Amino acid sequence: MDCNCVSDLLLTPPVPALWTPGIAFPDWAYKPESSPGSRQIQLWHFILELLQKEEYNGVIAWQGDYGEFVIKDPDEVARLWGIRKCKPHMNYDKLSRALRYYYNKRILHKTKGKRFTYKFNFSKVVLVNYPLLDMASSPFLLAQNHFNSGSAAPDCSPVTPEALQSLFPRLPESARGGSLFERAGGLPGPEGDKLRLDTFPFLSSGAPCYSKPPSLLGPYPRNPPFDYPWGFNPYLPGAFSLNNCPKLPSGSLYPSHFYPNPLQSGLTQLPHPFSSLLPPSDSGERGGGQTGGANGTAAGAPRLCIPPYPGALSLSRTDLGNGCLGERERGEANSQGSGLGLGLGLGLGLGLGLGGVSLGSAGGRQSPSERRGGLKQDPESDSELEITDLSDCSSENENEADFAVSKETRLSSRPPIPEAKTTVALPPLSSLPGSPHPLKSLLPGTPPPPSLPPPLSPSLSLVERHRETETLKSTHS
DNA sequence: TCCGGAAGTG
DNA sequence: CACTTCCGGA
Repeated sequence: MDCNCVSDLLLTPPVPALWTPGIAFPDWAYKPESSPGSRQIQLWHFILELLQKEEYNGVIAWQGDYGEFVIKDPDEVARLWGIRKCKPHMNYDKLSRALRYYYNKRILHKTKGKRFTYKFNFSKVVLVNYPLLDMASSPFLLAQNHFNSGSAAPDCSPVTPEALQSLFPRLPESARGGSLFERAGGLPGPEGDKLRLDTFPFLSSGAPCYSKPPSLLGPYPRNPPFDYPWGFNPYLPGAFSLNNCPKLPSGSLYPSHFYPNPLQSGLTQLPHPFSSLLPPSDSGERGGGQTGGANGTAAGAPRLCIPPYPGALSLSRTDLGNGCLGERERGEANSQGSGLGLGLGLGLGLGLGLGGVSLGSAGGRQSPSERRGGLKQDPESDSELEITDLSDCSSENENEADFAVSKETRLSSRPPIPEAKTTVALPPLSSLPGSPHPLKSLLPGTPPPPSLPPPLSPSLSLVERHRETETLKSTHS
């Protein structure tokens, strides 16, 4: 109690965190803990959160190479982390130790020579979180990676039509019932199916038909604390499968029962609640539906934006403190209705499989000035990121009221929350033609498929297309 | 600064 | 398991 660890009791919304303004990731992205209410955010996740919040740009920000970020204010980051974890005595030394702990996990690595500079290994995120992608079939994912020495990716099966369909449970009828695919020779397997890309604008980059659901965050089997508005419940059998792809027993839900991804669904097809999270079209705020319809809880009309390139996340204005934030912190973060942080998954996933898809304002509006950054050819381009858990909301308590004080003082120095209507903070990339594209390391050594468009420009068009789809969808419904 | 071992925690 | 804490070493 000493520590303002509010924990789920206070923070858990009546609906899945997925579309809760203050929470960045979908509820299913949170690893279950022994105690029901205990969810611990992971440091990398937290870092990502900070990274996407403009208001923390002065503290930590993307900089340099893709996935590279600089902790501009180590103490502050540590402090924030400490707040989140209810560890008042957290400091950069400890934080950095935790960061180092990620080295082995290949989630992060240090950018040598650059002070306080680390780099995310996004591709691993993708790999791990896209268990259903047939790595062996995807030219995009066969690339060597410095971590696994080019070993083939996880033995995941390709996305099957069934999978995709279940992945998009809310697709218009016209897009379902097999229309998503054009069955070739009646072959049931992936080999016999051709995904109708036109149905998935974000998938039609010309890339191979194999793709993974754009979810970065894998679902965790866990009893659903809520009902999913759109009828999809990731916790239900057949809903999802995380990380178990490789070992799915025969007869398991996979692949015939692919696991729909609420994230994807919401962003691409579902009218809500995600649609309400999508950034307003350039033409303006999407009228009215700010609550995302019936289940809309995203009252603040949070925006979800998919970054211009894989790995880019966009939690837009999410609340960084889900567990232990002090009132101040919380209010600050929530005051204007924050966005959901689902962009990461989408960005990564789409980008990975499609050469980059971006949605939302992030896709087209990032000012060039934000996209600069020291270009540097990282010799050890990343590869896998073993993200196995996305949790949040520390339930720890630990007492200590220390930081309440320091926070108070420091907060004042923090940049005021800007209009920040959006997005952000992604590693500079869209504007870095010379910068190694994140996908690069994932792509085969040989030139990408001719159909694969340049890494960046397509993103925009896809964004647009996505928007159109979105718009149509909303109109439709 | 940064690193990584080691022990401890929940 | 994912850190946290402490620490000696470079």
